[in-house]
Amino acid sequence: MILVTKVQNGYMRSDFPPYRPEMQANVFRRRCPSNAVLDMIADKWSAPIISRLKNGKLRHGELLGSIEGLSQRMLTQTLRDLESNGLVTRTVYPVVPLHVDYELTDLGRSLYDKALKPLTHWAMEHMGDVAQARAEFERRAG
Amino acid sequence: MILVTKVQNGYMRSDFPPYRPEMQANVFRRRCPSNAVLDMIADKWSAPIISRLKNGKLRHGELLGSIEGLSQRMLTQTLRDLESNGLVTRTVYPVVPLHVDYELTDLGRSLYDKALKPLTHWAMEHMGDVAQARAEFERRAG
DNA sequence: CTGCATCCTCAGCGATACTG
DNA sequence: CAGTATCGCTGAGGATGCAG
Repeated sequence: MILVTKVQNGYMRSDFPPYRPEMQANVFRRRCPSNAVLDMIADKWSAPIISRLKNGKLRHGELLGSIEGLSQRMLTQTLRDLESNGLVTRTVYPVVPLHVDYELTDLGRSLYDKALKPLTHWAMEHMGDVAQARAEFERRAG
Repeated sequence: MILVTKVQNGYMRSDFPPYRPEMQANVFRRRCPSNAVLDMIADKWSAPIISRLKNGKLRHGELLGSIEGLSQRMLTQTLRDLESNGLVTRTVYPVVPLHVDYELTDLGRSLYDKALKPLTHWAMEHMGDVAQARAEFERRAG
């Protein structure tokens, strides 16, 4: 069973496998847990949004303004996606004008601390090496 | 300057920012190091391939056979990409029939240990929570 | 302020066939 | 065995406009 939800223009990235223990057996199959997690945060905007939320709740507009290049369409879509995966909560204050804010769940914070932060950390440390490798490769291969 | 290399049908994912220290200042800009690293491994096949290579060198065919759904076209392309980022080395033995194998560089191994492994680990631990959240969300929102 | 709907473009990638 | 070239589909995602 694959949950696919038609949303807006396309589909939510909902090709999430039901969790079964035997999936741990072979990480080289597509749809293994690690790939599922990558799919969850590897789209264009999830990581920045999660990072941005790590210090507390933010409103739609605050997120939109603080991540360059992010369109409002993709913000909403990504937030829904994160919400559906239990990483973010959405709270609506029924006032006028409308006030909505988003906050990491414990699960979301855990994902940030255990997975995203290490990755960011590695990035900080090794971007130089990567850039150098790229330049080197470029030089050799044209 | 953005390095974009025309390759085969499309482009290598080479929109890599030259490394500059000030990029560390704001992780919410696109093209910050962490996003660059995500871009590096977040495509469909990089992570599985890196995982597969963590135990030592493998031949093209071995990789192809051991990752389900991976086409030979994408394997070559992804390997070139990884190679250009300094994560993988490609060694050609000029024999007949041709023999080529791929191996993680120190940088690649470091990426695996410091970034990919923690992520996989988190995935193993929390896939259940995510699946549950998904089901819950599905139930509420349809 | 928040966010859904529509239109449109272009990159990712699979299938297939061909070379050294 | 390893890799390249071509074709075509599909879906991510930007722009814009409307609604509660």
